[in-house]
Amino acid sequence: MALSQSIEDYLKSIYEIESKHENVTTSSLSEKLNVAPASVTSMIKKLSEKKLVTHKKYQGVKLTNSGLKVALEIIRHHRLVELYLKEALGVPWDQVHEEAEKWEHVLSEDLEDRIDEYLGHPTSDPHGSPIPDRNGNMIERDSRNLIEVSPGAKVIIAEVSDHNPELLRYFGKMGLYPETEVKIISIEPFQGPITLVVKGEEYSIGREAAKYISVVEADA
Amino acid sequence: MALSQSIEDYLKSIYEIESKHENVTTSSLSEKLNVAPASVTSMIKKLSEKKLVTHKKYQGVKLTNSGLKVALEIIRHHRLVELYLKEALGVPWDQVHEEAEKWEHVLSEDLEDRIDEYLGHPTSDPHGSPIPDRNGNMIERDSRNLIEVSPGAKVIIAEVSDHNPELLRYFGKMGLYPETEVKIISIEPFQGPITLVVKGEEYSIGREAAKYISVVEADA
DNA sequence: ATATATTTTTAGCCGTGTCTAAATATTTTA
DNA sequence: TAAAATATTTAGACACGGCTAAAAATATAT
Ligand SMILES: [Mn+2]
Ligand SMILES: [Mn+2]
Ligand SMILES: [Mn+2]
Ligand SMILES: [Mn+2]
Repeated sequence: MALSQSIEDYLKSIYEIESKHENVTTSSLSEKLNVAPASVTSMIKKLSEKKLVTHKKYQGVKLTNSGLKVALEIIRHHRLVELYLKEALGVPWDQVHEEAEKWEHVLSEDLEDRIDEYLGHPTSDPHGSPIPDRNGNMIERDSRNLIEVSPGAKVIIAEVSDHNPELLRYFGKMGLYPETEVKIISIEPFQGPITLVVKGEEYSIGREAAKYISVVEADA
Repeated sequence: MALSQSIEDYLKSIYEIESKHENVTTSSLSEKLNVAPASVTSMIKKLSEKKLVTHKKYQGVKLTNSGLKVALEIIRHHRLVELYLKEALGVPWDQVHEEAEKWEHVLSEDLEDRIDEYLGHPTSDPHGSPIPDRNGNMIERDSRNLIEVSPGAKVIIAEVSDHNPELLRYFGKMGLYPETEVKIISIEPFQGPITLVVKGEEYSIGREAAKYISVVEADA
């Protein structure tokens, strides 16, 4: 009763949309997965029959417990693989996501355990995303978007979006990695740039880029 | 123009049958791939259209240069991954094949290079099979089957079949690994057992098992 | 050489996951 | 609150890679 790669990808996407506290609509999935809305509808029907999601027509879907379990399993694979590729084989952080997209579906439980062991049971991936443990538990942090921080504050980068390699290389050049402390100097109005200091260097970055960084309070 | 996993598997199987100097028939592929003969015929048609094999009706298939290139590419992936899993993650040699069957299809060229580098450009996998280099070249050894060796001779294990985990564990218990020297004591007639000495220990193994071991001459 | 057995191909079907176009439901706007 | 815009579902098609059953070609045996 193994699930197809397609089903796994849908469940993962549903989880990711849910965790942004957004309603999981046909169109949001259509956009995220790059498939036509009609295709999403037919897949939703299948997921619903398999009791992986609940669905009220025209109302969007929600993961069931069983669907959530699968989603977290795949996300665990994805994030473990990302970190493993970086640590063990030196794959740059802007490339690990693409590799993990493929590997996450073919990782055996045994290999998952070996990788987890090798990495010392890590709790976050190269982009700062939490890695669920085998039971699906992960560390929740109280993070907010970089653009919501008050000028003058010191914060620590919690997580950056892993989907755009070019953006990641841009962040990398400035040292904007998870766990790095940054001081916000100013946030210009009218969608203006954010000026910040990273490791003694000052940078100005646009709102578009900053949106993809989330932060937590700096250690006391 | 990426090829499907199915196509890759067919090409790999065709290569493997060809390299046993056997005609690649519909039924041999059917058996190897565990699909109905009719399915093989329809896939052969597709491979033929894509110029990956040549086919004369009722006569079997042969890889074209382009088909051979793909087959060797996948076999390189498979064998590199097998060795990598053993070396880097300690996966036992009876389990690496199954993992590699899945990973071989999702390995990027970049990762292939990194793994190759990590392993120091290896030339054979954990079962003794040669690993093609990036150009498809590999070291050919003049090996023969263990059951063809004359009693009294010392030989070195070249290669063991990687398809049966149980068999591999059985071999492993006796230390029958590639590059190991064995001395053949006797080969009983009427499909009788082969008695041999491995690292000072004497064992008797059946013909069925011995068939899956190939050997080369011991170093002078 | 002919009958029989085996192998291969053809024909037709099915499940999966996608698509486009059209119908229908919901949401927004006026 | 009715019309317009948008979102979702339905209908019907298609490529892929399987399947079974039947037909045709090849190989084997008498
Ligand atoms: Mn797992
Ligand atoms: Mn990631
Ligand atoms: Mn193998
Ligand atoms: Mn390759």
